[in-house]
Amino acid sequence: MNKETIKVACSNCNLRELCMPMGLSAQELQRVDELVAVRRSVKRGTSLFHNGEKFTSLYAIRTGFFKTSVNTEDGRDQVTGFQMAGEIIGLDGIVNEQHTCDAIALEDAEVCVLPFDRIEEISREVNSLQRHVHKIMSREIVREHGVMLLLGSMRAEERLAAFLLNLVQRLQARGFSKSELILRMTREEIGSYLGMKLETVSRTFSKFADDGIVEVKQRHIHISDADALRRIVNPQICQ
Amino acid sequence: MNKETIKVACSNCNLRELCMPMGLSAQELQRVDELVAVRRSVKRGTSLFHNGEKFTSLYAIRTGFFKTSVNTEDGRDQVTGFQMAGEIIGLDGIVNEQHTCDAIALEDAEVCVLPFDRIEEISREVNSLQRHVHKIMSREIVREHGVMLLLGSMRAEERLAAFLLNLVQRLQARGFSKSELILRMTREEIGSYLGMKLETVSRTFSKFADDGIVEVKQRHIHISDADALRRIVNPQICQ
DNA sequence: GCACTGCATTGATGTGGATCAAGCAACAGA
DNA sequence: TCTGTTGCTTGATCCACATCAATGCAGTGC
Repeated sequence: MNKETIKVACSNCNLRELCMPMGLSAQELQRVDELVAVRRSVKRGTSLFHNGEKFTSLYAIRTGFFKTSVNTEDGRDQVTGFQMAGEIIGLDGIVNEQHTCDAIALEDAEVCVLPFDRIEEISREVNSLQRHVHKIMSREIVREHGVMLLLGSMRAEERLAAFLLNLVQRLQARGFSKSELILRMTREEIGSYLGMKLETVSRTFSKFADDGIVEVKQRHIHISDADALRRIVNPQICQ
Repeated sequence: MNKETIKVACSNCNLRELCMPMGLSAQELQRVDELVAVRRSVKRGTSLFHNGEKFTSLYAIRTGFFKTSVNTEDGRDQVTGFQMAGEIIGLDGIVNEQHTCDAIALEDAEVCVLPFDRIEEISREVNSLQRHVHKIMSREIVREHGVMLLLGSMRAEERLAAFLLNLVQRLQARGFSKSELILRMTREEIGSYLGMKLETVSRTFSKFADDGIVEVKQRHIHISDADALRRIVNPQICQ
């Protein structure tokens, strides 16, 4: 809950191309710089926001890694996503002006706080920001369609393969290796996201390792055969 | 694909309170009336839009009932939602300017076509419309969180119970009975949405009927004991 | 060094729902 | 009225994954 008050600007942020629209004029960029109120650092294991909390802002992740999860009154828990640098979280809170899920940092993290009324105000003036906000929300809807497909119609191996491919693809877009990754979440959290038990996650990792598709050392994953993963997800297409 | 060119106005539409923001001034209402380009009627079994089609507009359902579904190249298919009068569909298309799912009418339907650039233009001027658009998208994100919870952590009976409760609740909000409903979709479509096979859907209906919770005659459903359904969804809470 | 804790792996066994298969009800068209 | 078609129900069997349980291993604090 540590709030820092470093005043910062998007205009010279190296993650700008992930968070912000492209091709802004100097004048527009100046307006957009007013979006970020402050930065806030979130320690590993603590929450950025939680279910029931009043919604005021969206958050752009600068560093670190989050999970979001919904939980029912009767103790069920479902991880709805894992978010990394450059991604926006908090969209769930807009509709009822309060958050409906928890966002927990899986490693020490830093976020830019974007007060939502300021987003609305500036996006009335800067058309490309308006369009950008709409796209971010639409992208989240489409992502969730993909998760529904995964949960509704894939088997355990397909789910884990799709999960790994999605993770490395996003990491690669951020300049990391396309074959090497460190999982920031536990087997149980992966299982919750993928609708399977932690034992099944572990067994499936072991199966992939036996088949020479990945090397697994705890949370260190090396993907030796990405095509094999693609074939698992898409049996027909990739022969 | 029958396009009609009846010019219509939101201001005297009886579904306004479902589609549109509340508390508009006369002047704002006039602006909002410009949102609807035309109405379009969609015959049962035909598509309003389909995967890959260029995105231009959102659609407000006036009458009828739709399903949306995503499909992979290798023939998998997942129903992502069922939509009824007053609901907005097409949000998936914004991010890449093309639709990523199919919308199929499950009965003869009529929709209002809302060109998206016009939505953006008017929502720059009418703040409550801007806020409304954001809320609609956020609501869809939250709904999908609920579906993920259902698909990831509920068992067959819980899924069907949650599905029925959700349907009647939405129908009731539209002035229909809270205990009587006619399903517009097949067992297979319900199964696809809920991540189970049509036989399991059928068996679960039969189980509910045996337990005296519902009466089932094909697609005619009478809910005799809604509390029992709630207990099934929420074992802990409802004793 | 050792004890403790949290996470991961692996084996044995159980089960919810899938699959396979048959028959039946509703409906549209001739 | 008959007849083909589509969707629904129900039974028998199977299997993917859950569950239960034990062990291992890395990190942390004493």
